[in-house]
Order: sequence, then C-alpha cells, then structure tokens
Amino acid sequence: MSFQKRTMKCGEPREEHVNQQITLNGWVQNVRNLGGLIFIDLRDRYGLMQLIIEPENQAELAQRATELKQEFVIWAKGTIRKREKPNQKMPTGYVEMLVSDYGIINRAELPPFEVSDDIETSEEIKLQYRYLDLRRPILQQKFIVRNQVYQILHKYYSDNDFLEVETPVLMKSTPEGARDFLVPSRINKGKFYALPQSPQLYKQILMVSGFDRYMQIVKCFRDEDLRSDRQPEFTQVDVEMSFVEIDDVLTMTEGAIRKIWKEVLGIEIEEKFRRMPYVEAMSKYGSDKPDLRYDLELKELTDAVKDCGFSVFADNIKAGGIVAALNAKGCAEFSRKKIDELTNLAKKYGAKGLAWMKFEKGEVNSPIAKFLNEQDIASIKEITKAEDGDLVLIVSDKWTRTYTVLGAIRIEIAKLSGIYDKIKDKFSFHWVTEFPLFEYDEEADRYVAMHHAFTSPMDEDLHNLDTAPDKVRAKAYDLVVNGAELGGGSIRIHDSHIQKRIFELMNLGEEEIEAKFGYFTKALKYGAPPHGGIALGLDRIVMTLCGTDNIRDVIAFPKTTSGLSLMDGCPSPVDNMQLAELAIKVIDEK
RNA sequence: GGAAUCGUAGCUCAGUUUGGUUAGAGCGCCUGCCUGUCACGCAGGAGGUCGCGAGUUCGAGUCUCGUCGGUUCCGCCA
Repeated sequence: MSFQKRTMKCGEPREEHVNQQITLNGWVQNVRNLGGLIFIDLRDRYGLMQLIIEPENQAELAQRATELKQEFVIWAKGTIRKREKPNQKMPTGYVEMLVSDYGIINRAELPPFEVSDDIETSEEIKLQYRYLDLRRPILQQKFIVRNQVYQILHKYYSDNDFLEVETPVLMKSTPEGARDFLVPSRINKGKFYALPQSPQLYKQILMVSGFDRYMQIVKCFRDEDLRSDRQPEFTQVDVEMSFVEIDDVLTMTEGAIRKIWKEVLGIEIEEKFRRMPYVEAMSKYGSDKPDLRYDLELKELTDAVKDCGFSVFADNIKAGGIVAALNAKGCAEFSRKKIDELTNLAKKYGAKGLAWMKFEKGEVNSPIAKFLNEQDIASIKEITKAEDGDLVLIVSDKWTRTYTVLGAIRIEIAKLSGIYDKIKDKFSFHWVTEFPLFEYDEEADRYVAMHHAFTSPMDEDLHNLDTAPDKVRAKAYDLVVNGAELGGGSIRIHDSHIQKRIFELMNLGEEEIEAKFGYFTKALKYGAPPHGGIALGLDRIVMTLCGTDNIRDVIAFPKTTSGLSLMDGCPSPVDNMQLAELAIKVIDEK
C-alpha cells in the first residue's frame, strides 16, 4: 500500500485522545515553517487538525516538510498531545499531533484560489474549479444539510406509507407551460423525448393504478432562463395521495417541514401554518408569495380618490383599474434620489409612475398635492394611517399590476428601512390558497391554467365555469416561507368530463387534447380515485435552511446564468456522425 | 427577447472620467532567515495577450463598434 490508512478523521481529536497514536489522511491547508518549528494544518470533510514537526528531534521529517504545499494529499502518523496555548476557534484546537512519520500521497498544482471560507473569488473561476470550491467547509456544510433533508424526507414519507416510485426521465413532450428539453430518438428518427418538467402526469396515473401514496425525490428540467434561485435542472420532492382533500395534503406537508426544521436546525415550527387566500395575499402584500415576517400592509385607495382632480387616478379607475398605497413608516426623510430609485423600480415592474406624499410637520409635500383637495388628502392619510414622518407611495394601474408593483416596493422599503436586518433569523411559513384557476393570456388570446390544467376547481365555483371562468378558484395551494415559494400543489381533477371541459375552456381543440393528453384522460376513465398532491423544491428548502439566496450554493455542479457548465464545458457541439445517426441536419450558419 | 453591471499579474482590485514615458497595490508564488505559529514574521525576487476582434488616432488598458464570458434583474418559469 502506498499510504497508511487513517485511524481517525482530522476533525475528531480532542483532549480525551491525548497520548494516543493515530494516523490521519487529508489535504494540506497551510504550512507555517518557523524554522525551528513547523506547523501543518491538515483538512478533511470533518475538520481541521494542527500537526507539528520539531526539527530538533526530527531533522529528516523537517527536511522533507519543505516540499509540502497547499492541497497536497498526505498521510501522517503521530501522537496527540495537549496544547499549552489552545486555539479556541477550532474544535480540535485544544490538541495537536506530534508527527512521527508522514508521506505525500499525491501532489497538487498550485490552486487558483485558496481553499478557505472567506475568499472573494469570482463565480467564473470557482465554477471552473468546482472540485476545489467544493472543498471549502462552508460549501460542504450545505451538502451535509442537503443529505440530512434527503434522509428525513425518505424516512418521514416511508413511515407514513408512501412508496417511492421512479418515473421516466424520457417522456412525452407536453408543450403547455415551460419549454421542454428535448432528446432526439435514434431508433425513431424525427421523433423526440422530453425531459420531465415534473412527473405530474405519471404520479397521477400511479394514483389510478392504486399506489395510493407516492413520493419521489426527483430531478426536473425546464428550458427557461436562469436566475439566482433557478437552475435548468433542479430537484423536487414530489408527493401524491389518493382519497384526500386539501387539508390532508397540507397536514402531511406541514409534518415534513416541521420534522426537517426540528432535526436540522432544532427549531420548533407551529403545527398549523397560516392560510391566506390569493386575493388577500395580493391585496395586502402585493405578492402571491408574501414575506410575512413583517407587516407593511398595502391599502386600497380606489374609493377615496375615484372623484379626485388627479386625472391619472380618476381615468384609470374609470377604465377599471385601481389605486393602492403603501405607507413607508418613517421614510419621509427619503431624498429625491431615493424616491427616483423607487420610481425606477416601479417602472421595471410595469408601472407608468409612482406617486408619493411626504407627511412632515403637519404638512403634505407631494407633486400630486395640487390636484387633490383637503378631503382627498385627509382620506388618504386616514386609510394609510399616515403620520408625521411617513412617506406614502401610490400606484394606479390594473389590479394585478398595481399590487405587483407595490409588492416589489414593499420589499425594497423593508430593506431600506432596516426591517430586513431584524428578521434575518426568523422563519414564517404559510399557505397561499384559492388561486384563480385560469389567467388570461393576452398574447394568445385565451385562458391558460394558472397552476396546471389538471387542477380541480373549487366546488362552490363550479357554476362559474361557463359564465365567468376568470372568477373560478382552484383547489390549489403554495407553500411560502419568508417571501419565497417552497412548493405548490393541488387537488386534481379525477373526473374525465370535467378535465375535458377545462381543456375546452383553454381553447384546446378535440384533436389537440387527444394528441397531447389523450393517454392521460383515457387513464382517468378507468377508475381514478380522488387525489391530490404537492411538489416541494428541495433546492429551495436547503437554501432556506442554509440561509443562502443562491441556488448554486446547494447544487454540486450548477450551471451559470447562461446555462453553461464552466467545469466540463457543456453544452458542447457534437460531431456530424452523431447528428447523422439521429437524422438531425447540420445547419451551416456561414 | 430586453436592461444594468463587471472582465487589468495565480487571486482580489486601483488606474478608464480628461488617450501620452517603463501599467501599480494587497494577498499568493519563488529564494533566504526565523522554536509556539494558527491571516506567523522579516528580507529579497519573479510574475502582464489590460477577455477577444475590428475601428478612430501620430499614439488606445483608457474612445467607438462588434463579440465572448461572469453576475443581477424584467419578460419567461402551467
């Protein structure tokens, strides 16, 4: 054997091991050669251990130690001894290992960046050398958490009679919703598989098959643009249950989340999460995934200003729009520049502008004050509960846009006013429910499913299906924590007639339905039980547990925002032979 | 599809506003010294395709256009 195997991990030695002979394997973090004394920090997944060589007694070892460099892989044998001056920053800092022998197992090139937690190396370099980046304890910790989450979920669902069943990765393309990644078929030239955006239809069919309770931790794929919290391949905790109503799915999910938070962070979460209808979430917080760690509620001003002299408000209301406001407490001191930045934010979200009113020293300072009479201003002040020192921000637009813009402003105000710093360590879980079943797609001039086309309408809204589809609410629910969507699900349609009706409302023709979803509606005709489920974003759960906003931190080998993997260079061209076998024509762009 | 921002030594960045001699700093690296360091210290040294390509100019790291790449956001993400 070319090396001596470890008898202990680098993170393990403590005072109780003093005088023990041990062998360690690991990576050289750092060498401090003081001439008459050499310190080596050795690192593995479990921690960092200080080794010491005393040249006075170990001339040969000291001689060889000069060749030790960062990230060399070594074995080292020696005796644990107590340190007179402990390093209290390290768990192993009360002891050190006096080296009696060691050997280099493998050398390493000089790394492009130091393998340490507090580096500020660019994302580009770190992703090129992802294997070095992943050696950093701060990143390894996140994968330890991720592994904990896998174990907890598997045990929890298994204990509750769920079966993990693998669904295909090569499946039929369903062009509703996100873009599919396509995989050409060699055997069936000109035809394509798609990678699953989610195993939605398979898990519903498993319910038809009587599997009753299904879960799977599964990779999903969406060929859409990336964000700091969005990757083209991501992991979902996919769950489906038969003979259930909304409560059953929510309760089961609450149990899973509580268990994770308890076991990973030691935090007790309330048994029942607050539930909030979509309309309330939007009109109070301007988001379908509101951050409820702080209040800052929005207020509607439509009635108060519908007859006012400011034509921007009045005309918009006449055209069916609304006016709403956010009272930024204590923000009257904001400079013109700061307010301009807020206006730009509002415009980014599609607003035409942002009206503002500063309440200071009993007076109102506002560019729109001259269009309003005293009664208007008094009403606005009363509804927004504005006091001296407050800044009221007002948006006037269509319902959804008004609230979406104010929702973005609300978050910005929370950041600017220091609210965010106070709530960093808090978790606020809740459900958003009663989503609209459809939303109108102006571009396509038709209704599209807001959640997905297999979501059941609420029973009490069924009568509206034919007359006012946009008023129909769905048996759908999203799990939200701290302003981020952790997952969502619904009770599904188990009646093939209702399913067909929904497809019709979405303006899908008979033939189109048959071609796209025929196999599925057919399955529903053979005894489908009532069923429903949920899909949780596993990456987002781990992100929340680890307190990171970046999904790349919790995925071992992530893509950049342009969808590239900088380490292995994919996607990459393939040679013409491969393309020919797939009957794909080479396009010569020259 | 769109916007913002960044790209200069192995790494992090200054220099670009207002074009002008030999492009700097910190860390790292190399050599030497050093017996209690733990961001070791001290002395010396090496190290550059200023992302890439055109253009303007007597002259471009600096100005213009294009292009590649990183990051963030809008659209998109049932």
